[in-house]
Amino acid sequence: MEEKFKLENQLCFRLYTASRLITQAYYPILSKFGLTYPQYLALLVLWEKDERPVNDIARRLMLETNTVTPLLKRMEAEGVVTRGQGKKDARQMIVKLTKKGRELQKKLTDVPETVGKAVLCESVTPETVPGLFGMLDDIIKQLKQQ
Amino acid sequence: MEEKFKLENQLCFRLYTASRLITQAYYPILSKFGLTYPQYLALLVLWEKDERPVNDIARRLMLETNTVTPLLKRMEAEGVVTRGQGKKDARQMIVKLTKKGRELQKKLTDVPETVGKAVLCESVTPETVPGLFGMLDDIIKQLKQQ
DNA sequence: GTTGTTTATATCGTTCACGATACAAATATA
DNA sequence: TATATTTGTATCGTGAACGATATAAACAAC
Repeated sequence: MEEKFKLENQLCFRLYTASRLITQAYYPILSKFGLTYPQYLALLVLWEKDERPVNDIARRLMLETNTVTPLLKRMEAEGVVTRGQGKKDARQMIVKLTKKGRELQKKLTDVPETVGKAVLCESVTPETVPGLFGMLDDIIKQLKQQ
Repeated sequence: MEEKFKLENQLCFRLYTASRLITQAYYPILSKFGLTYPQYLALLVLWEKDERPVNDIARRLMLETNTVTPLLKRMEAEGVVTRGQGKKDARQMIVKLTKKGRELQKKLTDVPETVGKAVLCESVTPETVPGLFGMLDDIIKQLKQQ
């Protein structure tokens, strides 16, 4: 078996597994509020700036609209957001937080810290995290422009 | 907007995005051979050691059998593996590479290097990758034991 | 203004992930 | 040897991701 094909030598497998496991770490908290992790991401984006077109949210999350549209529809069904046609541009679907959606921010106030703490370990500390962020950002930037 | 809720401060979002984008980088190559990225991972595991039960493959990939079973069935339908009842333990489903499955290794010989090169950038180099691997491994280990 | 192109969103089909659950074989216990 | 428990795999339902495609509004060129 060649080295290059070993699972231990794959960056992608590590990213894929780390991503899956950390996403799982969110679920015990998020599911109490009927949210999934991608829906939580959409909330982060909307808390940042409300009343955005679908396109805007998709771009921020680096996802396609065919992923984001059904996600937002499920959030609408849950009463977390409303979706209405844009006035300036009738093609745009403007997504807006409901009262419930805004109030979720207070209810989820402990989530970032809880998950943040769960990840801390020997080589991942407040000191080393910026370096990790930098590398991941570089990878994302590199892959985006291809 | 509080700092802790900003997308820029989320480790998970970075891992999620980096994982998605690097997985996408595999597709132009893998799709030529009718493979998806998770199927490629299953092949890596089988090339490492052939004739393994489903459970063994799932554990190696840190996935549940309810994810791996349908994946292997699709690979069986593609003629890449066979699945047969174990002799020692009739509950086990032994997965075995076909000739086509074994030969794919030669055909995909350039894949690890191609994808590896696509990721290289300022902060991710042969020198810094081991450090990144270490941090991701620590995160995975940390989250696994919770 | 008619025609052509771009843009914003949505629909459809396929493949993952994964919780919940089912079921039969294997093993342990009484 | 019956009965209970564990183990290995599979089934089902839901929610992503994403390529391909559709549709309508906006915009451009003529």
